[in-house]
Amino acid sequence: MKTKPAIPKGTRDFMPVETAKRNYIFNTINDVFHLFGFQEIETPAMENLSTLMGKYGEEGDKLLFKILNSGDFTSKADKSLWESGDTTRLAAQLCEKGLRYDLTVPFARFVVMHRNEITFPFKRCQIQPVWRADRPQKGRYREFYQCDADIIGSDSLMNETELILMIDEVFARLGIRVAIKMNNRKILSGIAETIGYPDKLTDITVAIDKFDKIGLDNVNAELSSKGVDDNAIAMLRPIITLQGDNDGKLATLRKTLAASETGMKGIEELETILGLVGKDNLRATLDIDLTLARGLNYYTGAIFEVKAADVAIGSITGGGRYDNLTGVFGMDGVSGVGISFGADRIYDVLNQLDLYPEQSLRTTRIMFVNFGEKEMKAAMGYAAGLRNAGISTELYPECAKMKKQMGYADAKGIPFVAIVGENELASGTITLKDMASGEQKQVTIDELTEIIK
RNA sequence: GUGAAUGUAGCUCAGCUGGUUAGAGCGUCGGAUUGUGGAUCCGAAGGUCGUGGGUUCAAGCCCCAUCUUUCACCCCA
Repeated sequence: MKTKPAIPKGTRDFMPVETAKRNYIFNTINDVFHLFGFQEIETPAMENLSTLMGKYGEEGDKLLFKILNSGDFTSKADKSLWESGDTTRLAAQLCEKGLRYDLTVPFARFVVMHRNEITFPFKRCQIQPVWRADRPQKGRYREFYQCDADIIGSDSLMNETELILMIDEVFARLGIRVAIKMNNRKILSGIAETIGYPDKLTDITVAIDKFDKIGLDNVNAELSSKGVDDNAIAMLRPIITLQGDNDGKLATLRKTLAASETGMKGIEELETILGLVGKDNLRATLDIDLTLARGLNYYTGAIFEVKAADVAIGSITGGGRYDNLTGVFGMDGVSGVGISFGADRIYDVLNQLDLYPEQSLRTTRIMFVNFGEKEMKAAMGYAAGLRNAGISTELYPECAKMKKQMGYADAKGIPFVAIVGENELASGTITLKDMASGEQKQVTIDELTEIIK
């Protein structure tokens, strides 16, 4: 039976050119990670559901891909659950594994499991795919890559600072103009405290996070529907609409949140980080944005988000400090801070701006035309030498018409073609054709190597 | 998860109020006196009109279901 070829919703194939472009992004990010002293690790695509569940909030649990147990999985399940339609509990009995939703939670699990083999502070980076059962949209896929860097086991705000410098370096190398936004969960807590709703922190942050998108009136409406009274909403207003430079914002906040110890701590942290980063050390802009909340509820301190200045596509990088993520795995008192580059969105941005350097897309440098067995032998000898010199070389595998062989080189974007036929064999030379200009000349193998390398 | 739009050759799309063998451009493959690509000309292949039902003498076009993609919400990279 023939099946129509298809891939699951929200997943993609990548052609050679696309893969080359993506690798350019991964390599750039990875290079910068290493430059700042991060070491790469890998973790499995699947984790135990017990590791994943409950770490991303209720929404997150729904978006987890679950893996059906193998073997006779029905015998262990409680049949009455089928009838009751309690899918959550039924799923728990049918599945014990799930695909990872991000790289941070598996990393926390990794740290706890390997705590005796790790020297702290531990700086790790990780570039791997993650999966979310979200409904796909533009810039939103069910399988996508995250490029994470985290520092765990250090409270120092130097770490936040280094991450900001690293974000700046990555986007400078990629040539993308970005705006880095920073906030602090402690400030958000302080705000909730100050207006008298410390228990409604999540509702408040979710609402003010939308300020950019839906405007003040709608934010207020949402707050109101969540049970926040008008007086509190009025108090919130000057905070979320706060304008001006970072110093000004901090000064205002200091006055507003004076009564909240947590809030003051958050302000202090932001101030320290800004001071360490310095005024003119970034190519990106770095602004305090009090409406930045970020959904992931494990963040406890500084939070960051990066937006491209020239393309509208949601955030392309995000991160923050999480004080006790390893606590749920039985290891308390370890603080971490990390960022995650969204490679797939960066890819979309780079495509729109067409910012790939020519050499990142380079493939085969030179191709030898095939004229038959005798000529190929000679070409193989030349090719071996070129490859030794690190030049990517290929031989056309069949003695096809020259037109076809040239067409192949052209389609593949190979810049040089070497012709070794009867005449060249006799004289011990090679005819080298520059595909861009169309010029060709007789050269020796040494001259050829010199020209194309 | 909620609401909406979309689906015709590999790609981008035509296809009138339902009416004979469903078209174009690009791409692919082959050719234009056998050692030369990207231009031009000639020719060919390629579609169970997303899938499954239904209405009709007749369906690419109408109805229902389902899947895909896209958009908004939710949430997020």
